[in-house]
Amino acid sequence: MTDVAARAGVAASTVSHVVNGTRPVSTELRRRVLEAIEETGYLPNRIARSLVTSDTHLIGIVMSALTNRFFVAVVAAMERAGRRHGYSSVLADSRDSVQGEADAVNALLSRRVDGIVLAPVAGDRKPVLDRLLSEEVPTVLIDRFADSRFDQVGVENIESTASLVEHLAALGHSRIGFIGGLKGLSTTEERIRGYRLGLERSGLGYDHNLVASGRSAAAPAEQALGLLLDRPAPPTAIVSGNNYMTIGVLAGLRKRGMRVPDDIALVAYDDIEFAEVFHPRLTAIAQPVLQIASTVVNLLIRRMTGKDGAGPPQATRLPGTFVHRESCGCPPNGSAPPARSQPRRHPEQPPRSRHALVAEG
Amino acid sequence: MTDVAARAGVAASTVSHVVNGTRPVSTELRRRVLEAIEETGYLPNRIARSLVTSDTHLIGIVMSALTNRFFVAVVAAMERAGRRHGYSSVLADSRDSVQGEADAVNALLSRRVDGIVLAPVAGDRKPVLDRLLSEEVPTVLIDRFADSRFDQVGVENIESTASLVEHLAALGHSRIGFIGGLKGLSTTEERIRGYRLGLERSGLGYDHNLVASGRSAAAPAEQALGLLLDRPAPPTAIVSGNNYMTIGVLAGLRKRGMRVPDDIALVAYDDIEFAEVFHPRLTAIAQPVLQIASTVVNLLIRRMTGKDGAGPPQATRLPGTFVHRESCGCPPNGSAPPARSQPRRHPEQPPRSRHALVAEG
DNA sequence: ATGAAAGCGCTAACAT
DNA sequence: ATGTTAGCGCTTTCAT
Repeated sequence: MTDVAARAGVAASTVSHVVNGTRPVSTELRRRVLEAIEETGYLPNRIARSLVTSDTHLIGIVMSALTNRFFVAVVAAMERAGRRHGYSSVLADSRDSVQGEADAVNALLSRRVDGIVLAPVAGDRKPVLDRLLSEEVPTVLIDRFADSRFDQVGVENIESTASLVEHLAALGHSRIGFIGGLKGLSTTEERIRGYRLGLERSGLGYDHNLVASGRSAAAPAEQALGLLLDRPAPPTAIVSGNNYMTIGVLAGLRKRGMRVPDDIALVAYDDIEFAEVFHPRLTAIAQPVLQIASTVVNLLIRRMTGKDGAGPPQATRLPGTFVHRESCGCPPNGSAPPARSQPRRHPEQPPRSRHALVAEG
Repeated sequence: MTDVAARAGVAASTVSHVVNGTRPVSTELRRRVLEAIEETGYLPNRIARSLVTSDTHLIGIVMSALTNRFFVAVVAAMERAGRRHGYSSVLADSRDSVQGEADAVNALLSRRVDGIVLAPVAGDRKPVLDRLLSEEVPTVLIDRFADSRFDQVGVENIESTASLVEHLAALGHSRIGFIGGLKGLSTTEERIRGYRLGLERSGLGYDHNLVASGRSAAAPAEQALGLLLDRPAPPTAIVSGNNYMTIGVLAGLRKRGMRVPDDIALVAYDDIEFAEVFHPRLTAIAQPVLQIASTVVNLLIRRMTGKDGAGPPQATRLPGTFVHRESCGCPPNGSAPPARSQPRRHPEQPPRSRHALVAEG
């Protein structure tokens, strides 16, 4: 920058002002400065800038597992939304442990990120959250609702899970099994509540023999499925609690030679990227990934810039979409499922591409 | 930091030295400093640190599409590998355009990242690459080989694609179709060369009527498939050039009511996360994601730290893994495919989990 | 409209 | 073994 100033024959502060447009500069000087910048290939040093302005235009993203499609989609969407506003994204994997989460947060804090997006791990997250609060760095919690002192954004779980159950019940199923997620996650608990709600609304009783924990992962879900199927009165339909568990369920059913939906019906929470090519195609609740991402980023930016800023923390639950296909037992172009609180759409009217199926591998 | 120094009754430089262990400090003073740090909850400001040391311990990652499973897996693995060495990762999506790539690189440069990992877009990347070179920031190119002035890491494409073709040929197929990727990507070109090599080795001639471009995405791949199937002499087996195109092929086959592998055999480049639950399960080349990631990070760190540093740029091509399942037409526990240059393994001996199927959605 | 100078929070000589 | 001091490359008063 000193170099540029010298070449243009102006003071450093003038260079700064033409770069940032922070005060009027005569056309002549501006021209000379711009020229000098061009010649030298000068690129402002944001580190130095940050030191004085004490903002970094950095958003820290702490996720438990970047291998998870849902989180990845959210990260990708946030990165884009953020960059439109001049923010870059720093990634930190919490490795699904309380310690890893604390490390990740500290790393971000010491880099002085302007804001943090955090998908809290299961476990005692109080210390980290307290820390975040005392450091006063704007933070929004994503996916899992963990602490009402923070802004939180996630999918609406109860009604949508209920709608899955009600759909199966309307199809005549009375023994509907449920494969739930990891204990201690709000998503898990809410989806179970949705399951019970759906049963209730359908006039069906709750039977704990029809519920097992798939611990949010494929392999345990496969085991959980085995448990349910080996009951004296096994379920005739299954509700899977998330994308990975659906994989486990599918694998388990295949090994047992059971066909969906002839031998057993299957519906799931989370749409799967490849759901369209499964045979039969999966009836599922799709999460509003893009909306979650943009809600998070907008909220965060409001908090960071202080504009409209304060206000009490808010929890936003975005509705999922009931994607009606055939794994529930309905015919390929069958009638719409029994209407209820969920917005419905049939895949024949192509989805506003939730997954951009593009590019190279 | 001044606060900490005051509380501990020492000079700021002493605080710095206990924090960084950069010079011996008496146990007494160290104790007092540590105590003061504890009391104040002091967190070193890496921004200020970076300004003087002129390193940020930041790695910039420029990817064309974070929605792509393969890239995501690599990013996740790099993030972990990097953080083990004290580096954080800044993400930048090039939005698959030359302009987007340039913007992304500039953003990273202006943040003074210590190194960059770049998956070059298709198109004229020369300007960006020249820029990178002149800025002298250590850079490694990933996946697509674009410029030999840089370190490059990717999968070996030719031999592995050839092995796919040879396998089909050995099964008796003589009309083997190929759905290729986007023009201008080295992966696309190499896989086509592999296809031709496989044909040649199998004593089969090249017929351009059996080759079509799926432009690296699902929808165009589905069209490309249609093209091939409508030929007077359609292929009896298909080789798909990447994961997304496989989705398109699968979708296309389903719409035509063609069954794999009875009506047509299918093998693919890129293993798919859910390949195990497809019916039939997909025979594919799996990319060595973890190895690619750790190779990239190690290389980058060597260049950044200057240790062992200089040396000419090197191109590393890591071998893929032939994952033999049933979509090729082999029986579920069939014999191994005809051996050739590729390492083989049968899924029955469980893979060193390429995809951690864990966590929550 | 422009320049001079102070200072952001650190590290690294340079002293002692 | 510890303290003092001079910057790192910017932004931002405060003068002019």
